[in-house]
Amino acid sequence: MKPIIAVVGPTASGKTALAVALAERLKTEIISADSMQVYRGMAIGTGAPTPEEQARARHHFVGMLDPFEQFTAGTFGRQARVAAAMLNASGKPAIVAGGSGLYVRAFIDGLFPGPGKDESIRARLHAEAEFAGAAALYERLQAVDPAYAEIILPGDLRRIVRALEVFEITGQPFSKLHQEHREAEPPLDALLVGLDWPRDKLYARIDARVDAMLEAGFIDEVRLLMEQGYTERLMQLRTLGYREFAAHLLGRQTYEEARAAMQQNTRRYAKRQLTWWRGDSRIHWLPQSADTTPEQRADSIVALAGM
RNA sequence: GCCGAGGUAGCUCAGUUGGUAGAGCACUGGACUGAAAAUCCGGGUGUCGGCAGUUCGAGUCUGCCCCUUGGCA
Repeated sequence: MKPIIAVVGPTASGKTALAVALAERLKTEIISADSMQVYRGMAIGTGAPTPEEQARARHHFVGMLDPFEQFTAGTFGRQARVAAAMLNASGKPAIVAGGSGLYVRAFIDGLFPGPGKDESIRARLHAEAEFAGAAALYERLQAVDPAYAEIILPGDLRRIVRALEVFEITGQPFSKLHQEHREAEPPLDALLVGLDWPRDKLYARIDARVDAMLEAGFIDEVRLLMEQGYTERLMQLRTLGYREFAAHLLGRQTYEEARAAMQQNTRRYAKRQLTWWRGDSRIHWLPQSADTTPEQRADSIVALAGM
């Protein structure tokens, strides 16, 4: 029996409903690996588990932070491992469900024990990039960590800054720390299950889910966040849906434009999620269709896990 | 009905003096270890409305037809 069952898949693939059904069967709790559902006041637009779903199974890492607070994959990975260990200690498996690939990886594989982010270093490096161009920073990365420079692309400023930040703090190349961690620390023992929909069915589910969010009062949710002063935060996060409807509420686009953009950007996000997981050979992909229920899916996974 | 404008990629359009077509968006493939619903990179997918004519060669010139659209009736 596996101590961890991780349910992954693109947005709108039914991870939450499946996780709840699984948790009920196994009498355990759910660890949400979702970088946006951790925030309060964003339940509708992030498709967070409903109060009813949370009553059926306890969810960790949902609605626990103010949108102004910073959260990172590293923090999540550490805290989630603690939560899973506590469940395992009382004889329960941990159900992990989430769409944030990096969060799932931080949990299962762990991140190297290097430094977290340093806002002042990042601000300085971004200012440098503004002044001298991203290419100048990329050249510096080539000098201090040629192996990593080879992996990322010269235009990927975010990763260039991160790697230089790690080098400044530790004096070690990013790729070396990464490599050492992989060799030193094995991944957690987990059953990885992927929800696999035909592309057209998945896109139809995404479009329908956006409309369901709008009917559930998504615009009011965005308006309330803006009234509370989170406008820039929402725009800075560029969070799916919130960005589009914040722009709508600011008069920059019509309702229909915002709705269409939210659906399109969500479809693109789903595509990126699929790319992330397609390369992971540990995942058992379960073909999905509309005529199976979350309960039936949960039963087949319980069987797969040998529990 | 008459006059004008236009039919080229899924959409909006570009296309010199005739040399079998290309931009943006859409779509799609990929990368990715502390901002990750973020960030970055690659890929042109086509009866050029139809049929004939001129020509070595037609998206391009000519004729007829079909369709869309604006104006006048």
